[in-house]
Amino acid sequence: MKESARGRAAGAKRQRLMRAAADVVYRQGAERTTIADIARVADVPVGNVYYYFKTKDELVTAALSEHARQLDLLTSGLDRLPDPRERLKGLINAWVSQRDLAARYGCPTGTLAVELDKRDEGGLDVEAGRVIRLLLAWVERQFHELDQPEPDGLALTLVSAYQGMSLLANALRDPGVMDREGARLLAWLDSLKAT
Amino acid sequence: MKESARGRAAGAKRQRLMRAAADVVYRQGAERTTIADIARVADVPVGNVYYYFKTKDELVTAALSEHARQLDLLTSGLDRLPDPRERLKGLINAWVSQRDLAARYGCPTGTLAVELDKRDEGGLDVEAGRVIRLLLAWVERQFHELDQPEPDGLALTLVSAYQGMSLLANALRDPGVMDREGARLLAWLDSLKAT
DNA sequence: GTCTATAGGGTGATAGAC
DNA sequence: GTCTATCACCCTATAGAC
Repeated sequence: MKESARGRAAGAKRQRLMRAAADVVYRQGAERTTIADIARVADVPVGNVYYYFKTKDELVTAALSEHARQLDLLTSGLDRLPDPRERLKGLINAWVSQRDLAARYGCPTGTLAVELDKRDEGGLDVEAGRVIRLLLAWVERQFHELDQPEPDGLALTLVSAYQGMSLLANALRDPGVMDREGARLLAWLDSLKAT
Repeated sequence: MKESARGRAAGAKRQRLMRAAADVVYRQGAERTTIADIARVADVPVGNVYYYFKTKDELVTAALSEHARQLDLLTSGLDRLPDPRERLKGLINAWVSQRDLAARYGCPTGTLAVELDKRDEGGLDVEAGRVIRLLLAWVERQFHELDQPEPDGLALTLVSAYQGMSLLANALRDPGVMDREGARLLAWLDSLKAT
């Protein structure tokens, strides 16, 4: 039980570090975040971090998969709704409900992707793109079930709108942007004719 | 002539530093960019930079106003077109024509705003927001001239769409996103009924 | 497994010669 | 006004005690 814990539950400390990394990196950005910052929030001694993650980049990767996990949690819940259109509306409502966080820090995945895309080493940028692709794929599936033509194009438009409104809400420090654009997206969904 | 040069032309070296800052910060991000990086591109000795800019933050501010200048150049050109709708289409076409840069580095102002918004000191985040507000104001003016109801909401939607498509093109490393979403925006503009 | 101490490298900024 | 040399600091990562 002692040694199998690592593989299964990934260890309590390791998990605390992952969550702290996701949280602190989201608020401060990857570059400004130090190992010490994450260690403090996770309540783990600084030097001990390297027992669980060999490099800082591994911690950023961990933060990214933590966000992927959150996304999976959200979409799994929405999948219980019978109507694809209602699932998409649920997604939009979830975004709008995060308006205050978005106005202060933007979209967790989007802002991290922006930052990591400015590197040319390490390939962490690809990881960030992967999480966004997960979201795109789920959205596309809903449009497909709605028998919409070009579900991939519609998914691109919807996710793009989300990233845009998050960025503007953040840059203008105005949560109201999320409300206004969210409402517009809901109306847009309703305007798509059923088949 | 020797001493007045500083005030008028702002000095050749100072200008080279501003442009280098805008360029390097756009590609590497503000945090990863060192004074030495900028100095090298501007062809100015490292220690000499501090004669023109007392801190690194002042250089980032300079980069921001350089972007504001570029924006002003673009909109001033478009203002020569007689029809507001054509001006907006010109703006969108300008965005699409930058698709390869967008796919690699995103929108210059947007990505910088995302990064600076993760700070809580210095107030540089407000500066970044200001440049975006300039763009919003110009777009809103066009919708107003088109006698559209709620020109501010339409401006928010258009700029938001631009930021979103730039971010996705960047995260997916796919310039095609700019083409697809750009075409959609052009069609959307045409669908707005005249008055 | 856990933690402390510290090495090693790089960055922003300054002092002062020219 | 221009530039070189250098300081002081902070951060990642490691070595090794417990």
